[in-house]
Amino acid sequence: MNNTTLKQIAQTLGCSISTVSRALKHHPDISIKTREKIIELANTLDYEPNAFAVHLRTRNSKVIGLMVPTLSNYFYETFIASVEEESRKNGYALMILQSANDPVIESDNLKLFRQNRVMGLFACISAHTHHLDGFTKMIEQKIPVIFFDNVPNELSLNKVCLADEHAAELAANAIIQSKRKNIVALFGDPGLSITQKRMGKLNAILNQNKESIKLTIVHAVNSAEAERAISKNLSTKNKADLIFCMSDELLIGAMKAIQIKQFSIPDQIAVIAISNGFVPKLYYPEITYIETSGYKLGKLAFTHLMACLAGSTAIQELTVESILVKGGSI
Amino acid sequence: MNNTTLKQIAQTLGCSISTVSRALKHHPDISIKTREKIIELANTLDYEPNAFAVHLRTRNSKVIGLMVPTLSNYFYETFIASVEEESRKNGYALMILQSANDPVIESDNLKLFRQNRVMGLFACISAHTHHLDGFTKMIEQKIPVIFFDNVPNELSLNKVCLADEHAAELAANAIIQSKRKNIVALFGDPGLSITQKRMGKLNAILNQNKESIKLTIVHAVNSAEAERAISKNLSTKNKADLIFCMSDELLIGAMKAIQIKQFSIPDQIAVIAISNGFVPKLYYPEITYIETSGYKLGKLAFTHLMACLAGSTAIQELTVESILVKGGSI
DNA sequence: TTTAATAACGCAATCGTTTGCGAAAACATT
DNA sequence: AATGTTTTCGCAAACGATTGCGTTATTAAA
Repeated sequence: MNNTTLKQIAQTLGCSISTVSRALKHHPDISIKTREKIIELANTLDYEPNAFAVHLRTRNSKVIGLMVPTLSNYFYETFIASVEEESRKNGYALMILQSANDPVIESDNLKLFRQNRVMGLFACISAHTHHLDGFTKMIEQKIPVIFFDNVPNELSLNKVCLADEHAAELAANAIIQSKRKNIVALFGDPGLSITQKRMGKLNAILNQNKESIKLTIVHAVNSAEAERAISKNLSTKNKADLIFCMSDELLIGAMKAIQIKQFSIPDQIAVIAISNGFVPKLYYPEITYIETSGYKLGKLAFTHLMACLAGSTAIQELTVESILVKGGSI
Repeated sequence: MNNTTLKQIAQTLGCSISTVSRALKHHPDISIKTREKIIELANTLDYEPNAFAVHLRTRNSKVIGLMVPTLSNYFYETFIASVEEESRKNGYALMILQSANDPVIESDNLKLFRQNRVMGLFACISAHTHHLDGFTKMIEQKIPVIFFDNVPNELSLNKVCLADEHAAELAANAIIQSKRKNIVALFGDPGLSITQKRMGKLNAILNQNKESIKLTIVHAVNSAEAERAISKNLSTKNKADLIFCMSDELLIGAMKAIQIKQFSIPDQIAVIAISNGFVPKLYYPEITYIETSGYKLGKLAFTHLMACLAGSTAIQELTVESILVKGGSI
């Protein structure tokens, strides 16, 4: 690798390492003359500080960890893209690991994060994570952990979430406005916090509605299951006239079933989803959806982490508001 | 942070740091008795080696860099997911940066990679990268760079690519078999190596075809442009009867136009694309596509990098084969 | 009993920086 | 001229691990 070091610069210039170090960061103790000499040589030699040495000495790794169940997911990608952008701007490096929804891999990953002395961590826990030992251990070691999207139920943790209840509320209102009465609502894994929150709110609002709405709740953990469920429903005589999907993945499955049955949207069946915005725009008419921006969530999460690193100890649960994006599907 | 160190273990046990260090890695010089004592204490103290200290001393960072134009892209996602998987299995950490297709950010990123002493780099260059100085500097410093997907034209670089020509050939053959005669082919930025390769081959095969195929080539750099182009074409009286898209992004635009015009697939118009496989399966009928697996490409790239790190100096340009995945769109 | 061999461990240098503190040199003040 | 200030720099100790080599015990061989 043959990287130039402070020592080399010092030797060729006949001064001390500390002088070189200080000169390169414009320390007032160093005279302008020597400073310029040093900087010039450093430039021609392509000097790059060895991050490991710096971090070892300063105990400031400038590395942030990020863990998601999987990287192949449009929502996480936008979240990560957003966080990466901010990290780079602020001089942090991102270390990204995926848990594959496996608690074992998850805790292995936490060990890797600790070994690499990350200064903070963004974590979206897997659907099957029940004990948070690894996470709490980090928090005890003063490494702030910002949970995002699917977060633990435990109190007194830093969380940034989509405004799940609010999103469900927007969806519910749109459903009520549509006057449709036979609703099928697709939800994901019942163990997920986002499932619980979204389902609870939607259920509450639609059930308290004076007019008689028939709400059927179906759980599906992937597109295929969603497709099967909707396909089955659409074959019955008492079929739904509106389908709600709590996520893009379920929307994909539902749309597949609808397309195969050749039902026209929104005449024969209306569709509304909670989504990141990519999938709904693929169809025509575009699907009406409640936007849940991974991008905004990423910005929020980063700001929150920076605050923690700056010393803020207030535990907070923050949310980004949702908005209704009208398509033509309802 | 309060992390336990070798020194702390050594002091509480009354032995030397080197003994602790050796015991923890089962060095034969250390007796079994002391070794076990040390390992036990290390476990109860949650000892984790400080990666920075280790890397500084061993000059082996165990960090791999990865740069893509953007993270919000299904193809890159699968590539990254694949590389991350292998990295983790092999004890490497991944440092991921996006260039936003901006050569300036690109070279800033390279500096970050150098500062963090990455041992190797996966890079998909931006569409506007013309001088490779930063990259060649790394290569000179014995840091292997594996270019992937959109790669420089320069020879003697390590590259892993989709079998672009082969993919185009498969598409061309499928087009010929379809008997359609009025083809519109959508291609991306003419500056991209993948555009050139795919276009060249498709053009060559279709033009040498004895039967008279009318091939219209259109460049579009995003979905919106693709939609506009196809929409315009479908409004003419001499409209296309088959549309080829070289990427998912263009496919999305084309499909939007087709859906809006309410043309039925494949009766009124056939569609075929080169794709990673996610988007084509959203529609019904599913779009026939030539699969370009980011996942496989990632595996190949990783293997290639490992070979380079192991000392292989052979410059290679590797490709992953494509396959035709039949949908109902042609 | 002496010598040689081996097992088990510690010393100390090293990786490349950062930084508190002291020292010499230059300058300013009486 | 003597003293006090500043400016400008170097020394040396960290940060936490690795490792060649030397040093003791311990055991085996002669």
